[in-house]
Amino acid sequence: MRLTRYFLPVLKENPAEAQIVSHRYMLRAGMIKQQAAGIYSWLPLGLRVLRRIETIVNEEQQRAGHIPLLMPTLQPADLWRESGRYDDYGDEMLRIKDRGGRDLLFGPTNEEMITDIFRSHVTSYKSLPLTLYHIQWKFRDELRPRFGVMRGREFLMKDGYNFDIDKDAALHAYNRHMVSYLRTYERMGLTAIPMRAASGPIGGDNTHEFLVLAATGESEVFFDSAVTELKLGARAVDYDDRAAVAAVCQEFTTLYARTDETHDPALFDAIPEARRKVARGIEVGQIFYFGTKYSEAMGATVVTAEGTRVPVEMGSHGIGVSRLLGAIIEASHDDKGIIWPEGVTPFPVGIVNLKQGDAGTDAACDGLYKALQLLGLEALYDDRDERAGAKFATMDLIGLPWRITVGPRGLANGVVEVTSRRTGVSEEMTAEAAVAKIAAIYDGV
RNA sequence: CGGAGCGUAGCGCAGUCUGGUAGCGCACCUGCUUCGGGAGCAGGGGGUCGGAGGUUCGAAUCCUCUCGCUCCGACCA
Repeated sequence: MRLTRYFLPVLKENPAEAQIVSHRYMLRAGMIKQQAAGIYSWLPLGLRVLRRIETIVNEEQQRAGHIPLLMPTLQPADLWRESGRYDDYGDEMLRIKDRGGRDLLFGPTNEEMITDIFRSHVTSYKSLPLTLYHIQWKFRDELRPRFGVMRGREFLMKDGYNFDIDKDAALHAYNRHMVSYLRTYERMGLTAIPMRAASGPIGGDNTHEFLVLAATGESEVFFDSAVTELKLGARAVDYDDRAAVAAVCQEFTTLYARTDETHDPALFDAIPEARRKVARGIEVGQIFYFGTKYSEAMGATVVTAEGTRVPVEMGSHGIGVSRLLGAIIEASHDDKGIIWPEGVTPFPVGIVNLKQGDAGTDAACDGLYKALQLLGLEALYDDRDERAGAKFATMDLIGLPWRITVGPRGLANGVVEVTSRRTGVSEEMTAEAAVAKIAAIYDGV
């Protein structure tokens, strides 16, 4: 993408309403525009990152055997009356009437609707296990939206629901989600720690939240610092192997890690003092096992091998997709701007032409751009007639992890410069070598 | 929902106390010079001050109502 043909409304100054760094940088980098309290338009750069995150979530869910579908944003109230939550949910639920006076609501979550789909079509244990998910906009009419996309009223969430024949199978689904989530967050360059949590209005006993450590996090967290060293890495986990999946969960949940909701000072004090950490965290996901709460209320049953009819065992699992943008920025930035991890960056690399209009640099930039494009890497080429400083400042702000700088001085020696946004380290090399280096970095990302 | 604050040009702000018909920086447009870390000079365009009502000869400024936004708290992916 050539910057002169793109839509990237960057701001030089900090918008007054933005209090935390991710909100400030998302506004300044032209990623979002607020339309109302807690409601945002996603501008082209923000949308690219959002789609990258969605892609990773989709890939990891499908790798775990979970099946995508798409449910509507508007739901009939009657489904929620069946579960009893129409009255329980309170003012956070946005309620709407259609022209016929029928009660609708903008879905804050989808347990009722997915259960309705399930009971309409599944009647036998032979159809199980089944896990369905979607990535869809939710609306929760928060008392106090804040921090940009971190606590919006409208937000994009991946929510998944497992249906299993018995509790053991449902707990395997729970564990499978935990492992898939660990992999998902790692691909985004995040360390998200599963922590024992309280269940809230969804209900159920087994639940973990995934927390990204950040000073601006909304939750106070208590943990053994050794948990931050745990990495799933590239290891292969067979999602159908209950023992193998459970072993990974065991590894990641044995060390003490809890939010303030479930914090136990006695257990905490048993950790060696040097490893005892109190910090703040951003919740980027949560998994629940809740058994037959919804299936019983809504008559979602299956016939077993023995011919009896039993309510199906369920759980639900969520990832805050739009919130992740904020969480990633909180975890990865400096005083110049965002530093995107390669996994979610809106463009893999930026090209800065230091002397726009110079035949040599223009040709070299065009060549780099096309060579990268042939390898499936779409660079953001800053072809504006701006001075070097302005171009560097823009690139630093929007946070592309790699930058290729092309100037007459380097070209005279046959080289361009490749710079890491994270480390600031620059290396000079030929244009061909620069393309090869970028391609190697993104191989497999 | 309790407490606090703010709405003046695309963005950041001054002007409001002490009414006299709107200003600065950035951005934008034109020209010249500049050109490896947000350039300089000159010229130019853009707002009737969130909205409604009131007081007054006169309201961004005073009064009333209203809408919106932000922050702290309680609640939350």
